[in-house]
Amino acid sequence: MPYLVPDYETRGLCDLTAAGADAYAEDFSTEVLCLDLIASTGEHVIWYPGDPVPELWTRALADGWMFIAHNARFERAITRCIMGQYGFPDVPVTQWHDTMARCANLVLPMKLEKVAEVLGLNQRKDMEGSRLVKALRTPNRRGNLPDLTPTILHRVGQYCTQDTRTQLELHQRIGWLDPGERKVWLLNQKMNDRGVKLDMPLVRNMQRIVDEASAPLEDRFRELTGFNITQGQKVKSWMHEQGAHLPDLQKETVAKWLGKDVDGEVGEDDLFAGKDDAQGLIPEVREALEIKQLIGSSSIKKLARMEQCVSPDGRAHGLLMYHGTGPGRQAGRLFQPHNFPRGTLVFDKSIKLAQKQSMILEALNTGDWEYVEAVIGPAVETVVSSLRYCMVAEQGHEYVAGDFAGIQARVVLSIAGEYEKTALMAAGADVYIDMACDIWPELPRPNWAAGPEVFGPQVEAFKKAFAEQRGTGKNSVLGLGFQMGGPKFQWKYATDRDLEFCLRVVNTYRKEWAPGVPKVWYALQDAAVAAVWDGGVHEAYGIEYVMEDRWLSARLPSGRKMWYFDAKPIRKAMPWDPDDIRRAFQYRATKTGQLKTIDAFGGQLTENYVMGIERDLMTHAMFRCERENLPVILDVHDEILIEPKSGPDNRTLLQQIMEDRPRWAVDMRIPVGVEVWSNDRYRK
DNA sequence: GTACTCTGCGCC
DNA sequence: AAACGGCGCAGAGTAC
Repeated sequence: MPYLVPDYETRGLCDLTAAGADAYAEDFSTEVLCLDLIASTGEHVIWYPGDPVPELWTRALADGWMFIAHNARFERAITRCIMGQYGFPDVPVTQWHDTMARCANLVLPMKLEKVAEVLGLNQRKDMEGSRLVKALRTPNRRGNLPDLTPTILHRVGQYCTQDTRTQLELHQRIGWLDPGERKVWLLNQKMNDRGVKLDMPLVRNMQRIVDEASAPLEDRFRELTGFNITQGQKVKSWMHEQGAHLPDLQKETVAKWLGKDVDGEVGEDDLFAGKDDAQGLIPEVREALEIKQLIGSSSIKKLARMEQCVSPDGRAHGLLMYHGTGPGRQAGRLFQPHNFPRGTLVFDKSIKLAQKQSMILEALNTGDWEYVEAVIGPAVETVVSSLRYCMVAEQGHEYVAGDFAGIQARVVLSIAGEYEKTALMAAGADVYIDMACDIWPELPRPNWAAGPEVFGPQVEAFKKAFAEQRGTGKNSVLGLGFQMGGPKFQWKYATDRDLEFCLRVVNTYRKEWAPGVPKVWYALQDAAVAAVWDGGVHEAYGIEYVMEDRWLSARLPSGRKMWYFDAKPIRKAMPWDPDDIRRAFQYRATKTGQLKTIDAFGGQLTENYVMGIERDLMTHAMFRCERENLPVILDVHDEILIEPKSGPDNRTLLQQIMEDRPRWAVDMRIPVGVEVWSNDRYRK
């Protein structure tokens, strides 16, 4: 079957990157400059506004050709919102294919010019034309866009044609998504099409509260330090001059120097090493730090972003990127629904969750920051803690969410065959306490074998008496599964402990608590290195590595593949002995927009494997939700959010769906536990 | 101005 | 015997 590559050039007053393709295409000012069509048959048409609908478009549509674009969401949005007025029939999502999605799937750079360069394509993006189109989008001093003369339009058309040629060659080089991944991409499009309803009056009231409450504090901060609160480096230097030698201005550091813990509670004893430092703070530094703590959160920027990207239908679309990470998780875009702060507001325990929510919302909806401070708490903190409430279910619908409890630890332990530990987790035992008891044998280990009636109270007592030790156990279980060593553990979780202690914790995890896990690291590393070196198929612990073209592929138990681009054999000295040279491999992946060479190692391969499995469990459950008529609108790595019609059975149904494992997960003996809640708004 | 890098922040 | 988790966005700083 032939296919068609369409590409639009457009311009408008709306900021495309800020608003996203959907809101941009819906904006009144957005106009199409031209449309270039290249077909796999060799046919080529360039269309300008006013021309009749090209016969190629209608024929391709009618004959069921695929429409292929790089970031098809943009072409889909423009076609739907603007081209109708020129008589173009819309193209159903099932007839679109996205080369950018295939790039994401293969972990290639996603910018067209980058990927063309990396793959050594003959066709390249026309960078001069790109700059011209950018200039055409920039208003002059009077706020008008440049005139479109026939000469300029012709040049735009040339640029556009070069883009379609490049996209065509790119597609010919990288091919289609596998059928399974195509289904995932279609689900991604469906979720982005649905979008998320935003409570815009609330967003605006929150914005007003933030603006009015922060302005005096920002002024005061400038008065104290001479700098804006956002000028981290300069503020840090100023503090050093004042004798306060903070290593950085991170939230936790600031809290420690103020002698408080991160939740704002004053520390009771010497748990916090920074407490002594706090004694020496001069009042100006102390006040500046307190202001930083009050209004330093950047999450409130989500409010402005919501305002920019909300569509006329009251919903934000295009929040999720298909396969945004190596192992295939979706990535959050625009206002980033994946990192909403969890609330920090502490209420009296007698106040129920729903009551707390309505009290907060009522206060925020006054838009009056002083009122919020009078009845709830610090205004900006209240807003930050309530950002999730901006996402709200449609009238007559509700939000139901389910998350896989402790899934990462369960998966890594299942892979390693540590079934005693997974059985503990499945039985509801607190494995963080279990780990703590391995680190400190003198602690009272709850009697797991005796059942929840017995160990339940023991767990509660333990949490009260040994909260810090349980915290260390938790960090160990969650952090040490992927080869983190003593120094890193100390730096990340235990700066107030000595290295010897941290090495002991690491050793306890590797030798006593989960001795099967290190074996997985070494086996995966050996298998992957062998695959890169000899080109054969090498399997370990249910994952199968083999070179395909320039990629090392890793076949997961679900049958899906993860890809490592440009995998190359290298020889490497071991960190403990420069003379011990061994076979290893490296690959390339994009980090913050740059292609970086990465040395593979067992812990990381294991982590990728675990995340890959989690992702497959998630998509399995999301497909089931769709089949059961539970519309999925968001997923956050181990959490699924649906927006069904309100009803008494939604929670049970979602829980059943998520707990119903695919065959391969049953075979791997991965225990799955799901916690669900429902509410009219998003929350944690 | 524009592109890029770095740090910080928040989540999983 | 054995190390580096992932992501996007905002803002500042730097180089051109």
